[in-house]
Formats: sequence, structure tokens, C-alpha cells
Amino acid sequence: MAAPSAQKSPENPSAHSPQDTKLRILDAAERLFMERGFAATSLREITALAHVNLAAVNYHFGSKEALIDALLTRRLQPLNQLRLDELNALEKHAQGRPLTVETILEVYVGAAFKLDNNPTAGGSGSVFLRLLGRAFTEPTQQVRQILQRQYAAMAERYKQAFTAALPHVPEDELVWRMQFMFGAISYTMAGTDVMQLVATCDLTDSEDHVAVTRRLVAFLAAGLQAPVGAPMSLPRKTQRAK
Amino acid sequence: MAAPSAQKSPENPSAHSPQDTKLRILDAAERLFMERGFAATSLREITALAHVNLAAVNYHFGSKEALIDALLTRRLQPLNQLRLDELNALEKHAQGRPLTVETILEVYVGAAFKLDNNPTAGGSGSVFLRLLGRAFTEPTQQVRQILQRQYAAMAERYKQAFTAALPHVPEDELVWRMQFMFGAISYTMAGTDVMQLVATCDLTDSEDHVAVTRRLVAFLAAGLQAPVGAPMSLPRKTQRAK
DNA sequence: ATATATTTCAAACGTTCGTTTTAAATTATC
DNA sequence: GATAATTTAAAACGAACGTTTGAAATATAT
Repeated sequence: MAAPSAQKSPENPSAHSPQDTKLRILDAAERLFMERGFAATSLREITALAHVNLAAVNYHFGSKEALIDALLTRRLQPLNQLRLDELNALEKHAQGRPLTVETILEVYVGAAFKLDNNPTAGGSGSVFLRLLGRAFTEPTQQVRQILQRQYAAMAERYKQAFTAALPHVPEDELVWRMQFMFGAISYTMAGTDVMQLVATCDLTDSEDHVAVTRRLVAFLAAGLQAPVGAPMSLPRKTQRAK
Repeated sequence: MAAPSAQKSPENPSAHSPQDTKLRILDAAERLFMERGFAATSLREITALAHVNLAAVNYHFGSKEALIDALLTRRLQPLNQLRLDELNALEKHAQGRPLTVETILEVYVGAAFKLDNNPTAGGSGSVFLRLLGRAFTEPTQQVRQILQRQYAAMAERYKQAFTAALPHVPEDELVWRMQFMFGAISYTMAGTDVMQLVATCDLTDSEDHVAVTRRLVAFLAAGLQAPVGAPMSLPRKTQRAK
């Protein structure tokens, strides 16, 4: 049985508290899926990193697909629940007065970073956030369905909050702007610095978290609040439209 | 030899003008990579859709990796070249006066849709744009390198144009906002409507192109022009800042 | 028309994949 | 401490993968 020296790293083969096999698999899979994508990661790589037997995945989860499902759900469910709870709490505290766009955005973006330091992963850092950013562009119907299931209610709730905060923006326009918003956020979370313009900003560093959040919120708030109409034809300054 | 009945669809097995095998493979691969991703698409599926022999891929391109490279380059090179040319032409026409943010954005986004109706693909529609949106979050180092190579110079050129159009935005802030911008654009191009909020907006329809472009440009222009500093604390309306 | 180069084709290569199997080891229950 | 249930383990399954091969077919050049 060996002394339970309690080294929880998935890379440590010796320490193996009983029945944490599922967690070890989830953490290893999370990391490898983030680094290589779902299709390009084999169960053999996952079980090797987790130091468990190959058959353990099919025993504990049933299949590779079911593993992906469990992996996404265990993070997304608490994350989007937190987003709902904090928005509800803020609106309750505001007592009828509409929230500002910045406040809503800060709650939405901030929730991702709050759960990021979750001890569940044993310090897996922002691994899941980067995986999530990529999952949004995943072609497989399975992943798409999981994301839709996990995001539908939350997105509808935030759409409602944005509607109250942006009375001058019609619904169809708001839906598109939320689409743009999700894109900017997901892309930022994924940490794919397209052209190495941003040298090496480590999203794991919590100091960068608040700085990026501030920049992202300012950008998105201005975009969401942009004047509606036909800004295509305005020759120069569009600032004072409407 | 059969009568050259000139049916160019990759799905037609009968018509097979000599030496268009490479094009048939590229078009079929483009579509399947878009629908299922790079890793999840096999060469057998590609050659079956293209109605060519399995070995043709390795004969004409060398490997699956080289096929991906050729596939991305044949679209990205003209696209980003067009973006550069049109921006240069506009600045030349402006004769020293700085361009507006909207103008720059319209050129950048519009170029993608211009080349989209390219007859090269035999009417493949917006297949590549959706593939491109996903390629930006691709984990493989190979794809990352291709994108960096194709985007580096163009992004630097646009950064310069934005700097002139946004004198009040410091460089590090601009780099981040361009990052957000690329995210929103890529995500929109990928056509992944996260939560089916947008019912079924077909990006192939050219009428939607201009509408989406107008919305996207308005959103991004406002975001790029957002007031800098500490917008976190502003309580309500940020509209009339600066 | 003959010779040369290029392209196509069917078949097979060795490897790796997700999954299953069967037995051994471990844990829980009485 | 014996019995039952759960978990781990090594090995193998068939299928699908990217790639290679060598001969047949086609195009090109002389």
C-alpha cells in the first residue's frame, strides 16, 4: 500500500490513493486535449500521463466520447452556474436599477478566472480555459451539443441582462454583438496569440488576469454600446451617431 | 478520354480533365477539414470525395501535412496580399490624412468575402473561411506556424494603420485590442453559433455578408476606439468619454 | 511511331487506434 | 477471516490510419 505520502501530481507514479483513478484520468486528459486537441490525443497517451491502466478509461467512463463529456461537464457546470448566481445576486442587490454593461461583463469574464484556481484539478492552472476556447470551434457534433446544453440557459439570462443595460440596441443586433463578444472572449481564453505580437503573456499569472480582464471588458463594453444604425457610410467620426 | 463535358464538381466521377487531380484533392480536403477538422479527416475520405486514388495525395503533395500546408497557403496568400494591397491603395488615396478605424476594418473584413466568391474552388462558397476560423485555434504546431507566417507581415501593417487612426491608444493596449478583434472576426467566420441564438444565418448568402460586415465593423470600431485608462470604475454611461 | 516521362491504380505495408476480454488484485461486507 | 463486489492489469481484438510499392495507363517529346 505504501505510505500515503500524498503527492497528488498526476505525473507521480508512486503515490496512488485508491479510487482517484477517475480524477487522474480527467486531469491528464484535460491537459493533453488542450495541448493536442480531442481527435489527436489517444487514450494511451492519457493513461500513460495519468499512470493508470489503458482499460481504466473504458471501465470508468465507458468510451472516449463519454470521457470528453464528463471532462467538459465537470468544469462548465460550476462555471456557468457561478455566472448565473453572481448575476442574480448583483441584480438583486441593484434593486431594479439596471446593471451597467461593464458590471455584467466583469461578472462573466471574472467567473472564469475565479474557478480557475480550483483545487479540483490539483493546480492545473488555466488548462481548462484554453481547452474551452478551442472547444468552441470544435467541429464534432458531440462537443457542439455539450456546449449548447451548458451555455443555452446562461446565455439567455445574460442576453436579458444586456437588454436591460442596452435599451437602445435592438434584439437582433444584440444577439450578433454577443456573438462577437463570445468570439473575443473564447479566443482570448484559448491563448492563441496569432502572430506573436503579444510576446508571451502567461494567462496563468493572476496579475495578468485582472489586467487582461480590464482591457477585455473595456473593449467589449464599447463594442456592445456602439451606436446602432448605418455606420458604414459615415465618413469620419462616428462617435456621436444616434 | 471521354468528351470534356466540363462538369467541375468534385462529386462528379465521370468528368476528369487531366491533371486537375491536385485541385480536386484540395477542394475536397478543404470541405472535409472544415466539416470534421484536420486530425479527424482521413486521406481515404478526401480521395473518395475527390474521386481520385488514395495514393494521389502522397504523390502530388508528399504527405498529409504537406497537403494541409498547400491548402492553407493557396487561400491565405492571396487573401492577405489583397488586404495589404487595398490598405496601401487607400492610404495612398488619402494622401497623408489618417484613415478611419471603420475604413480599415471594412477593408480587412471585406477582403475575406471578396475572395470568397473565387472561381478557383468551383463555387466552394465560404468553406475556407469557416475552416480558417477553426484553424486559428488549432493546437498543432504545424498549423500555428503556417498562420504566423501568413499573418505576421499583414498584422504588423494593420497595426501601423490602426496606430495612425487611434493616436490616443498606446501600443500595448492596441495589441490587445487587435487580439480581441481577431478573435471576434475568426469566431464569426467560423460560423459557430454557440447557443443557436442566431437561428440559422447562412454566411454563404451574400446579402448576409454585407449585413454581418456592417455589424461587425461597428462593434469592432467601437471597441478599438474605447477610452483607455481605468474604465473599471465608471459607474454608468461611458459613451461620451473623451 | 517509338521512347521517355508522368500520372493513375490496386494492393499491401507496418503502426496505431478504441475497445474488449479474462484473470488477478484490491476493497468492502458480513 | 471468508465472501462478494469492485477495481486493476496484461494481452489481444478487429478496424482504420498514413504511407509505400510496382505495375499499368496515360501523356509528352522526339
